Amino acid sequence: MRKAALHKTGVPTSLPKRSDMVVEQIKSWIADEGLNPGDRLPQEKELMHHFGVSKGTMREALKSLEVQGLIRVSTGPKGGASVASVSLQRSMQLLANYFYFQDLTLRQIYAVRRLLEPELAAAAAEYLTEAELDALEKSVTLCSHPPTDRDMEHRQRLAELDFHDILANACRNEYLAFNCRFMNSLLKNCTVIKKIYSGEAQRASPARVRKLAADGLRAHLALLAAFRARDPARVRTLMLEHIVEAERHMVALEAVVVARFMDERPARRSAAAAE
Amino acid sequence: MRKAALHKTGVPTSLPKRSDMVVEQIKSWIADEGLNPGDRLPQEKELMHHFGVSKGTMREALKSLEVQGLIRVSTGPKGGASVASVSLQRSMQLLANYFYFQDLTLRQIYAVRRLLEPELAAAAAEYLTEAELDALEKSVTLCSHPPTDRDMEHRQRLAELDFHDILANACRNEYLAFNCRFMNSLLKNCTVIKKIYSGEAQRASPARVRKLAADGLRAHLALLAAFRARDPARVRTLMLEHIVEAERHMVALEAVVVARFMDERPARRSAAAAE
DNA sequence: TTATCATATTTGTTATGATAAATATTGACT
DNA sequence: AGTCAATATTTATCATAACAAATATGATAA
Repeated sequence: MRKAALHKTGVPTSLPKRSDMVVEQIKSWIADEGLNPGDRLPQEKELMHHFGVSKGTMREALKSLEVQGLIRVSTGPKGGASVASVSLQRSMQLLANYFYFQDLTLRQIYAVRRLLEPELAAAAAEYLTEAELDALEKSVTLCSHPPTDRDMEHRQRLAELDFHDILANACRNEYLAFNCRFMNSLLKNCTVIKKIYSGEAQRASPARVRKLAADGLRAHLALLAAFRARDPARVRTLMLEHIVEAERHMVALEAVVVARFMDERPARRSAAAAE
Repeated sequence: MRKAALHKTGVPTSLPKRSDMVVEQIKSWIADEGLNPGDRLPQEKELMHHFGVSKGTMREALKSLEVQGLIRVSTGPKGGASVASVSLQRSMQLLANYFYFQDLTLRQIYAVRRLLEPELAAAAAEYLTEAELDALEKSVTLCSHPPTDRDMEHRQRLAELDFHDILANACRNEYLAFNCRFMNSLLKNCTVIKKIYSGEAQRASPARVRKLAADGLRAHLALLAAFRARDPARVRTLMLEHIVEAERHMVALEAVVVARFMDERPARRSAAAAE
């Protein structure tokens, strides 16, 4: 049924798979029609008929679109495929796959973080709502008590990163925000943080772990004050110092990072992190 | 066969689909066994048997992994699924899907580009090989002749972005490099560049288009000299000026950007762009 | 030796039909 | 009016069978 490919030439000239062609057609259909999230696509049976493909092929195509986050499919009456806006979680997970084989180091991530996070914070200073300021304060409060066990220690490290996620939520530049959120997510999944959870970090270098926490707390308190004062310049300075300091501690604790695929589900979040 | 979900609660508690569970199992299998790109997975039939799923479900699972870029599947003897390192192109395309619904503006992208690209260039200055310097020069040469038609004009704009891609190739920080490459790719697909191809930009604002090209050429020439001199500080300064200037011209030409999905295949590249 | 062809293997696609699970709707009952 | 249960709809999965297409390998011929 499918047209034969030219072999002989070294270049792989094989036709794309049928399901992939259907995927591309549906994608351009979504783009051309300007469909919005929530808009429904025809149901499976109609799609099969429309593209002249079998059930299996159609299901593969829908699966592809689902993995890409472009559609959701649901069962039941009024069910079927509907356009979805690609979720943040999904995008971050797919992107994390890329870096799985790249052996990123903390230094490399922080080289970018040092550049972006101060700018994000300065931008957020302008737009933070009272609710978000309160959320920041909650994160700080959670970190202000000495941890009673490893699990609490771990939750405090994650809450620290939630602090930064809140800033991203307040930032109006979605592109900048995404980049910062993604780095937070990388750090939440990095080996240093996991070692804190397993207790390995405390055993290896308890003083360093304490200092990481103490310095982080101090920096976040100072930042919170600057946010309340709506002082972008000061925020920028404080954040840069904070990041540089955090990098020093983290690098000291562990140089290699991202040794696992990112979890499908979002990492456990403290109560302070509002979406 | 599948366990019933608790309905009643508002939260969707439905079990993940069978194919998705298989996907997760294979992913952790890859991670746990430390499989490397090229390593082969069992073939379809064995996998079906191993996970106790039907052909359709197994194919959906493999499709998912294929879309994520984690495996390649091939037909024929010795065929089947093998681990793949997620390709740059694939990651960028998946990430671009996320921004499709976000209505990014050139300003937002350039706010990040202004921060990262000078750092990338400074880092590249240290590592650029002779071959890469020559490639940079080729890109500059291509842009140094006045364009004879719209197609050439368009190719020149793309070659300008190839210049930046080459810098990313030379940079040892894969994380920084990816971010810069992705922005280049966003810009290659943005409406301003496409309007140049369609001739719309020239009709609307021919002087601005000419100035964009002339300023870009001048900046790249200066940068090339600084690269040859291995002068990171000067490179950083020049690049910042270049980006700020480019942003001014681009924003003037068009405020809204990224109105289409990114192409499946890499954008047409000039000869100067070596991978 | 090199080029070409035949073959076996494995995925890709089609086809069909049946059962299970999720869910919106409807209607009965309180 | 509101709660609950039956129902209908639609996807999710399973099972099976057959043919098409791609490709590595080995055999054959120039």
